[in-house]
Amino acid sequence: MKLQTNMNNLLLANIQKHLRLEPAEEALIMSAFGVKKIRRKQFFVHEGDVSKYCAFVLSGCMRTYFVDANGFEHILQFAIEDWWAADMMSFTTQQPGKLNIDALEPSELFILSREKQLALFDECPKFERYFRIITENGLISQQSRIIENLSLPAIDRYQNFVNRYPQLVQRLPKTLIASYIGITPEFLSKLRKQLSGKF
Amino acid sequence: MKLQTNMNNLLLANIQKHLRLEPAEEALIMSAFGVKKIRRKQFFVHEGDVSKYCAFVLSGCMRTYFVDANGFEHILQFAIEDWWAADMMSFTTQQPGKLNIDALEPSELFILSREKQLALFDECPKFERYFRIITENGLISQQSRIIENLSLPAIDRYQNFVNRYPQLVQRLPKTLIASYIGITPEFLSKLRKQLSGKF
DNA sequence: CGTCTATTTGAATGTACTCAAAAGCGGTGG
DNA sequence: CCACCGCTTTTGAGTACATTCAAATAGACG
Repeated sequence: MKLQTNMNNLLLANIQKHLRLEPAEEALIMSAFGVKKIRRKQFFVHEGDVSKYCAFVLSGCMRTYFVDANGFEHILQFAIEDWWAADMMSFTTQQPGKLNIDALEPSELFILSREKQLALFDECPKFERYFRIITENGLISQQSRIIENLSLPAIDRYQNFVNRYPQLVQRLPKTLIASYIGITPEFLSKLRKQLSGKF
Repeated sequence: MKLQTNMNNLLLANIQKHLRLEPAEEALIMSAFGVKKIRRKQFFVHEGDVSKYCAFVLSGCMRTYFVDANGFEHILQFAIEDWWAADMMSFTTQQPGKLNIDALEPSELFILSREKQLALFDECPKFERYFRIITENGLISQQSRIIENLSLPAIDRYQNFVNRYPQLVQRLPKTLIASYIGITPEFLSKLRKQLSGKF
């Protein structure tokens, strides 16, 4: 099966937001990826396993989460089309991970093994640059999230989420958003009532 | 003033934990850095400013924090010797930042401008690889912190902090540790009492 | 229409915060 | 060596934010 190698290709388009690629580089990069279709509720990564692959989401929606000692799920990240999803710890160290990644909607992924990723870093410095940049951006957004969690009450965290990811608010059940911002679904419901009250 | 270029150099030693450098590369890298001494309580980065520099700590201890709307400080990171300190958002985007970085102890820094960093990425791919790797590691540790904040009560977060950074617990006032784990100093004091109670 | 899941409601509880004040601790000067 | 100052840590009472648990209600889908 031949992969797209032009600008219809969401991944190459994403990379070219950050730097310019030669056609040969595009082909080299794409040859390292595989395609994976995944049904709703299916797992891409299971806790305890070593994450052999990271994934770039072409369509659908994936969710990365942690299950705590009491069985509660805490969502670390949603990934819709044009986003990356991975258990970074397990993927970079190739140690067993603590995170789960599953599909909230039927999804289509470009997947890349750690092995091929490292080879590609050697063969194509621009690809390593791309990862340096998206990792920087990821770090920055995680830092904002830590700051928000430390400094804002739940109601403000919810409003920020709504402002930042309006698409997700429509698309996802509220209970998942509650899990992302770190509160119970019941409490989120109460907050939403408050908000609707003071139009 | 000539900089050290051998393994007595903490920065080069740090880089060589991740990859091997040629002598020429070592010299090239070191030539991009400046040295800065900073007194206790002095600022390295002020909120509202553009972070021209990031810093590698040679000695002392720096603290990166955010001041919220009510004037409370929330510590994002401590950086002792052999750690990096930066307002990543401001440094990478060269936009005004929201973070402050000051010295908790008199400190000595290697500083690197964004300009020289980007030039060095072009001239020396290994240096970009080094940053790709430490950024990956940074991202991973921020993710663990988010998960902890979402899933653990304050007392467990404190115990994890003590286990993970025993040096810092001795070295820093408890009130700063409270700020890092996201609680008030008064409440931390109560938790510590609990812990000492059940020897 | 019935079933499954998501959302809302309410009462009781717990975790962490606020504010005020006291106690401890380290350094400095007399 | 003691007294005092500034800063950190502790204590306690009252309060607020968020959770738990149980149950009712609403929505989506076959």
